[in-house]
Amino acid sequence: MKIATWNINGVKARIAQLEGWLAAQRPDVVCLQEIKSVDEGFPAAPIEALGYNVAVHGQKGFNGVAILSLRPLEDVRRGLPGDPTDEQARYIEALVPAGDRMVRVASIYLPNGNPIGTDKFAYKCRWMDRLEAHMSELLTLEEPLVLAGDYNIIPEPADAKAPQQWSEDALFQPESRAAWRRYLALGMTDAIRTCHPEPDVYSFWDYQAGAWQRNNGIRIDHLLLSPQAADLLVAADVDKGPRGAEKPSDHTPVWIELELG
DNA sequence: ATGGTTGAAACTCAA
Repeated sequence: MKIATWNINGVKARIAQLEGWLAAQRPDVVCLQEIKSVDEGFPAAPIEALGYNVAVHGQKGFNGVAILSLRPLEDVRRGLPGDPTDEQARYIEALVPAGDRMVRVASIYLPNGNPIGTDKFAYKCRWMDRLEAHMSELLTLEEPLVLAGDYNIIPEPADAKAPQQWSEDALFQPESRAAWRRYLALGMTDAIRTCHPEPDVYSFWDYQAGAWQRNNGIRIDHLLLSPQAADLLVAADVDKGPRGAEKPSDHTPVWIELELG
């Protein structure tokens, strides 16, 4: 079973690339972030025509997440628990049947948090705490669980071509990196790093200053696995193809393969 | 040296 995550940076601007990529790769489940669309504006028809079920948690103008699945989506939950006043669409979760088992999948768009020292960074910190609390809850279920998305966290210096460039950035602050370590301490596995200990594994390249051409990337799109999911992990990788295409998102898909019917 | 780009929406913000 192949599960992918892709910050698509506007689903309406990227629908042709998304269709082509779905048709070529046929992932069982796809977690999208930054769809920048309300639910009614999401281009579900061409995606459903490829055999995918669609669950959307959208918002006008920015943010927005979705899950696409070749299998049914059950028990869909929209919004990260822990703050009923939070209006930003950054979390959607669903149960997906996999043979005689189930896997729970979430599409996560963790706040960017820039610039540091503002309420945006404070919001990021609160959101990271809420995610940890929800992760703790989900882990008590002791089921295969995949929390996939744009975490807006550079976990280690090795996850950036030029880490010094990010020293004042919210993505590489001690608070962000500490939250990441807490997620791992709860028992979650970083799927990409587990399969790829080598340097220069990135998922995002800025549009500006020729970042893609210089491979000046960062690794911020992650799939965190519960122990029950990690036991099923057979492969994980970054698909750099879409980032090199015409009119790309600034992120490229990352994916895992689980040994699941 | 403080540039450079993109999407959504609207006379600018978020990334």
